[in-house]
Parts: sequence; structure tokens; C-alpha cells
Amino acid sequence: MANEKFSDDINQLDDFRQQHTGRLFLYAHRDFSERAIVKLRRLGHSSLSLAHTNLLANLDLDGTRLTTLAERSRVTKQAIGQLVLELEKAGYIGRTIDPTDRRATIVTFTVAGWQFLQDANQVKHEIEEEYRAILGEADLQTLRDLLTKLLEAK
Amino acid sequence: MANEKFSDDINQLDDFRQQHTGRLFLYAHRDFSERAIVKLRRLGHSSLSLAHTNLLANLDLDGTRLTTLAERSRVTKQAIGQLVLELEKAGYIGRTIDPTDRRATIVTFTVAGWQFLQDANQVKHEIEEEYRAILGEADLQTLRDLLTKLLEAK
DNA sequence: TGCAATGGTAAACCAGCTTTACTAATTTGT
DNA sequence: ACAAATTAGTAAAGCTGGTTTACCATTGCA
Repeated sequence: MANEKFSDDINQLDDFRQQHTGRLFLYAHRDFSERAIVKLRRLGHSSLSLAHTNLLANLDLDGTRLTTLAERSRVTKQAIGQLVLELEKAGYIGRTIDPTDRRATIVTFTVAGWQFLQDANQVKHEIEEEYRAILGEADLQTLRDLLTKLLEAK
Repeated sequence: MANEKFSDDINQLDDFRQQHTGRLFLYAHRDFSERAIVKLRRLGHSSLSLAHTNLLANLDLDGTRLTTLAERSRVTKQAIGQLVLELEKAGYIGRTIDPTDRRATIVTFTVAGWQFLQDANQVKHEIEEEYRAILGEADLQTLRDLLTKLLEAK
């Protein structure tokens, strides 16, 4: 069916076939995420993933409000709420009611959570080391800089 | 609670706070995806997104087997099956049984599907033009090259 | 005192897949 | 020639990492 109708356009297909940049971004994220999860599992952190490490990295030592965490992580408070729930189940954080505002929840580290944060940080460094081995120090930095520039221009 | 226990470690937090590369990839993909969906909607293609464009770009003019599409798109045949279903509902593709192998399905363009493919291609070019405006021609190419190198090294 | 703003929760959905488990048709090995 | 393995595809659930819509409880301000 398509043959006769579209044969004039066949030369366009070469252009269509080129992998678009969005697809490269998707695969890159998944690559990083998969590497991270494997490493976290090996360090004994099951059931948690990259998203949780991001939350913990935004937690102050003396505890942080959920809404503040949401702003810092650049996601909705509902999303943070879900991550907090999972981290709480894993025993990595605790919640207390803010005495100065009883609507608010203060999220704090536990000892296990502090260990998770350090392990997550190590994982991050390991993966970036792997990337450095592929691209070299300068090009990894270039990649990060270009992505940052692209996202900040939005 | 955390205050006394972890105060020695406070200097480590600076390192923890650095946005990891995986997060940059995630946001970059979402940025591309959002731009694409907005543009596709404006061209009259509702209910379809980036993933569908990727499938269509791998369709031969005379039709292609579902399994072949999956290999070219680098996803599972289940994933392709889902996309095919949605494209079929939208009237962009048709399916026929392969007469030489009755297990197999041949996926072909419709006229509307061909139009969608051309529109999707235009959208891709528009977004990359927007990125070019931010990074410049050379740096956009560098970004693409670095991502490709990273993914091929896997 | 009343009502909007703020902190948080609940449930459904979106995007783009994968894993697990299966059926039907075809090919291979003996 | 016929059973076993392989291949094409479907079905349903789950995963990663969120968002939107709708809501309740508390607080702040006029």
C-alpha cells in the first residue's frame, strides 16, 4: 500500500531515521539510574533508588520541612511525600511535627539514613568515575556544562 | 536529633548537594519531551508523544514486522506492541498478517501516518533549532557526540 | 470572627518503558 | 513424520520518577 503512494518521499527517510536528541537523554538517564540501583543494592540498600538519594541530599542536618524539600528538589510536595514515606519505611528518616506550626512536618535523618546518604554519594562518584573512563575528565565536565546550560536557559 | 550526632560530617554536605549527572539527564529528557508534545498538539496530533515518533521513524515504506521495529527502536516487542496499538487507534498505521509467516504482523503507514511522520520530523528539527539557539551549532553537536559515545561504550 | 493562604495527604494519571508469563505458528532434529 | 525448540506476538503487572486534581487541617491576616 505504501509503496506506490510514498515512493517519491523515500529520500526523506534518511533524515527521519536519525536518533533524536531526546532519545539520547532518555537512554542516558536510564543508564545512570541502572548503574546506581545495582550499586545501591550491593551496598545493602534495597527498595530505594536514585530519587531517594536526591531527597536526602537536600536534607539539612537539623531537619527540613517537606515543602522546603520539594522546592529544593524541584518536584511537587506530593512527589516528595511519596519519597519520604518510602524512606521512612526503610528506617532512613524520621518525621516530627513542627512545634511552631502544627501543619508542618520536619523530616530528619536517622543513623541508617546518614549511612545511606554517604553510600549514595559514593555511588554517584563511582558512576562519574566510570563515565570519566569513557569520556575523559574534560569531556565529562563539558557534557555536564552543556546540559546545565541547556536546562538553565529554559 | 541529627545535630549532635552528625555535626562532624557537616562539611561533606557540600559534596552531597551537587546535582548528579543522572538528574541532568532526566531533566533534559523531560524538557525535550515536553517541547515535543506541545508542538505535536499544535499540529493536531493529540494523544501521541515522542515514543510514537520513534516507532514511525523506523517503519519502512513497504511495511515492517513488529519484531523488526522492536530491534530497530531498541525496546521490547511488548513496548512496540503498545505503541502500534495506539498508532492504529489514531489511524496512523495499519496491520496485516504476513502471508509468508502467519505468526507475524506487518505494520504499514496510512496517509495520516505519513503526515504524522513528517510533522514529527519537523518538530524534532524545531526543538534542535531551539537548542542550537542556546548552545550554538558546534556545542549541540558536541553534546550529541558525547552522549552517543557514553551510550555506545556500555 | 471569617476567610484566604499554607502544609500536607490521597488517588489517579502520564511517559516510556521492562519483566514475567503465556498462546500460536513455524522450524529443527532425529 | 513428529515431538521439541524456537520465534512472533499478546497480556498484565510493575518500575522510575514524577504530575494533576481534589481535598483536609492549621495558621495568618483583615
